[in-house]
Formats: sequence, structure tokens, C-alpha cells
Amino acid sequence: MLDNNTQSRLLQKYPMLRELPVADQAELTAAASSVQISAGTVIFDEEQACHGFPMLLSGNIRVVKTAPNGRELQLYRVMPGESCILTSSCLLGNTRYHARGIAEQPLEMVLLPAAAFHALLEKQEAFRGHVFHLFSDRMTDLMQLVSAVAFQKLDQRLATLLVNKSNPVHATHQALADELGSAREIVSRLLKGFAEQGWVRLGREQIEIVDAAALKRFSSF
Amino acid sequence: MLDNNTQSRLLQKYPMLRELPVADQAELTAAASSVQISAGTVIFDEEQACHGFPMLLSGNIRVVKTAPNGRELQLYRVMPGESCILTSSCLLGNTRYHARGIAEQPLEMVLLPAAAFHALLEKQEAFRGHVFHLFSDRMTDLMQLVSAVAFQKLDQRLATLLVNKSNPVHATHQALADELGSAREIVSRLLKGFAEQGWVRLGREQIEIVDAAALKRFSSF
DNA sequence: TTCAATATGTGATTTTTATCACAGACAGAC
DNA sequence: GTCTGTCTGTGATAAAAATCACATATTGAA
Repeated sequence: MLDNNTQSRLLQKYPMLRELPVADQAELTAAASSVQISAGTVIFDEEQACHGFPMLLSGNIRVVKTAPNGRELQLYRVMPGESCILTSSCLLGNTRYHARGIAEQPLEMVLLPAAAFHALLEKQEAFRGHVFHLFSDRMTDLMQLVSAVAFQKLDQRLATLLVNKSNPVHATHQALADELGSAREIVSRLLKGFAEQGWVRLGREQIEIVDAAALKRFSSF
Repeated sequence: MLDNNTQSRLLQKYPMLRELPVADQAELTAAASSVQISAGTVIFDEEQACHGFPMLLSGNIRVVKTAPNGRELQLYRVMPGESCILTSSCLLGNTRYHARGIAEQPLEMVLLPAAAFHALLEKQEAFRGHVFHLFSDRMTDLMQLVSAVAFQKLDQRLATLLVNKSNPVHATHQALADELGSAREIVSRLLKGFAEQGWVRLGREQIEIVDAAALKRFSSF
């Protein structure tokens, strides 16, 4: 059951919910629950059953694949207003999760139970359209990721990663390595190379992009 | 417009269509068209718009990502009775394809136009369930693929590939390399290694698996 | 049978990425 | 200001994959 404040913030982040008939909005409000999670918490993990559909109000979720040796690869991030393709997939197919979801920052979200999710999906064109559209977007990202991992060298992938972040990039080398599925030392060395080219300036937990154009050129071959 | 024979074969491969009301079945039959495609034909390609939802009667589709240098990586295969997650994604999000689909064998399929696909999806619980369930299955495969490409060594991936094929495996080394996203020579050498272990026996376009258990053991670490 | 096309084997080398092992640098807590 | 934990730099190696360059089958067709 959501309080009024949460409900209005939910509608703000997920405006398509406004298109639902009032009765359905009420149903959703009644069924859903509000959840606060602290940064770093594992929200779901591999092999775990899926209990509901998350809608983020603030913070974000990093969805990652983990290797036995501790290596990590980020599949995508879920931001407020978006939805999680893995959760959708689990709910639709009634399967378990195939990756780990971690709260990157302190997280506020509304959790819609599986039953309510299915009901809305069945009844409401607007909700369905929303979920599917995001589904499709994420699929695009995943295809991109597969391509990158299979065919691109790490330096190109790192360059792409940097130009897609806001300047200056605030992250440790380890964090970047975890996004790319590689090791910290490699990232450090590649960054050093970029710095020598004059493309970036390095600082502690910070990478200032000096020549975004060059980086972009390099990243796309 | 499908003829009676095609229609009955379609119902045989996609039995859930029987659950549609007769009127909807008729609508589907009227809107859909039957297509024959010869082996090796590119059915859809990257950046191409998506015109309809394929339902296979015979043959299968290899869905692959291609690299600029000619390297190839197989994402999945679509078999009769299944559906293509990429096409679903394109139709749902109204985006373009992000991979290439190739007829691996001579192909017979029924093509459902986008409008009819959307209509069925909206109206028919059974159809929706079918599409989404396969969607979910394929997502599982894709997650598995991402993991494998990012974290596993090629020898393990090759072993996995072999044990998942019917014995004896009938394929060229190049074809195996294309499934794995690697190069022919590497596959040849790895196979030689497997042969030296006594796990397989090699012949032209044929790999006989002698010790599936050992291969499996090796593939899962 | 001979030829051409395709498939495979393999050495040599390079590139790329990973691993190991530390040293130094920096920031915040106390 | 000192200490401690986290971050970063870097050399030395090793391992994995890719690339190049051919030699050698094998098959089917002319």
C-alpha cells in the first residue's frame, strides 16, 4: 500500500501510469509496496526467484554478471522511469534471475507484486506498451554489449564507456574494469595511454575528458 | 492468405494458435503469407526494418552478429515452433534489427504482418503468453552467451558447443568458429587437443564425440 | 582422371589480455 | 600530523587468441 506522496512521485517518474483507469491505479496503489534500500545491497541474484516488478523513484540498479573468479561484467543500469528487462523476463517466463542486481546508490522503489504485474499487463494497453518498449530498448543495449565483448578490443570499449559518461568521470579504475568485465591493471594502463595521447587527464577517482572527439573517433575505430 | 495445407501445418507446429477463437484464426490466415526461402539467404539484417513475425514450418534461422572484419558470432537459432526474440523486440519497440538472420537450411515459414502481430498480442492471452514465454527462454540463452563470451575460455566454450550438438557433429571448423565468434585455426587446434585427449575423433566435416562425459566435465570447469 | 574448390594441419609470430607482486600516493579519521 | 585503508602506477611474466603463410588433404565435377 503506497502513501499519497509515494504515489505522486511514482506517477511523476512513470507518467504512463496516469493513463490507467482510476480503478486500476487504486488497485496498483493497494498492491504495491514502497521499499528503501541502502547503497551496495544486492537486490536480486542469480538463481533467485523473482517476486515483483520494480519501479525506481531514486537511485539506480546495476545489473551484472559475475564470474566464479570474482570478475564482473555490467549488463546495464536501471534508472528511475525505466524498467528491468531481466525482471520482466523472469515474470513473463516464470523463471529465475540470470544475473545480479545491486543498488548503486541509496534506492527508493515501488515493488509491484507478480500477480499485479500480470494483471496490469493483461488489461492495460498503456502499461504493456511501456514495458515492451523498454524491453526493446534494453534488448538493443544487450545486442550492443554482446558485439562489443565479442569483437572489440578493450581500449575501444573503455573509450566508449568514458565518452558515454558525464565529464569529468567520477569512478575508480576498478569500477570501470567491473563495467567492462576486465581487470583493474589493464584499465589503469589503457587510461595512461589515453592520457599520453592527451585525450584525458587523470586524477584520483576522476578522469577528465579533454578531447572527447578523439576518444569517440578512436572508439568507433 | 494461407492455403489449407499450410494452415494445418502451422497449427501443428504452433499448437497454441488452436486456442484462438475461430474468427481470429481466420483473420490470421487471411493476413499471413507463406514464404519459401533457400538455404543461405539473409532473411533480415542489421539496421533493417522489421516487417513481420515469422513462424517456422521447416528449416531454421541462424541469428548472428557480424563484425566489420568478417568475424561472426551466433546469438541463437530459431527452430520450428519457436519465435525470434529479436523480431519480437523490433515489433514491440518499432525499432530496427540489431543482428542478421540467415536461413541455415531451406526454409518454409509463415509471415505474420506487424499489424496482425500487434492485434493478436493485444487481444489474445494465449498468443501473448506464447510469445513472452519464448522471449524469456531466449533471454536466458542470451545471458548465458554474454557470460560465456566474457568469462570463459574458448576451449571450454567449444567443448560446450560440441556436447550440445548431436553426435557425430557434422560441421566445418569454420562453422564452429562462426558460432563461437572466433577464428578457424583456433578451433582446429583446440579440436586437435581434444582428439589427443581421446575425447573426439576428427574427420572431414565431422567430429565424433567419443567421451562426452569428459568433454562435459571439461566444459563446466 | 584431372582440376578446382573446399577443408584441414601447422609453424612462426604478434597482439592482447591476464596475473602477480609490489611501491608509492592520497584522503579522511583520529 | 600520523596512520590506515583505498587507489593508482608499473615491471615482469604468462597465457590466450589472433594473424600470417603455407602445405596438405579430400571431394565432386568437368
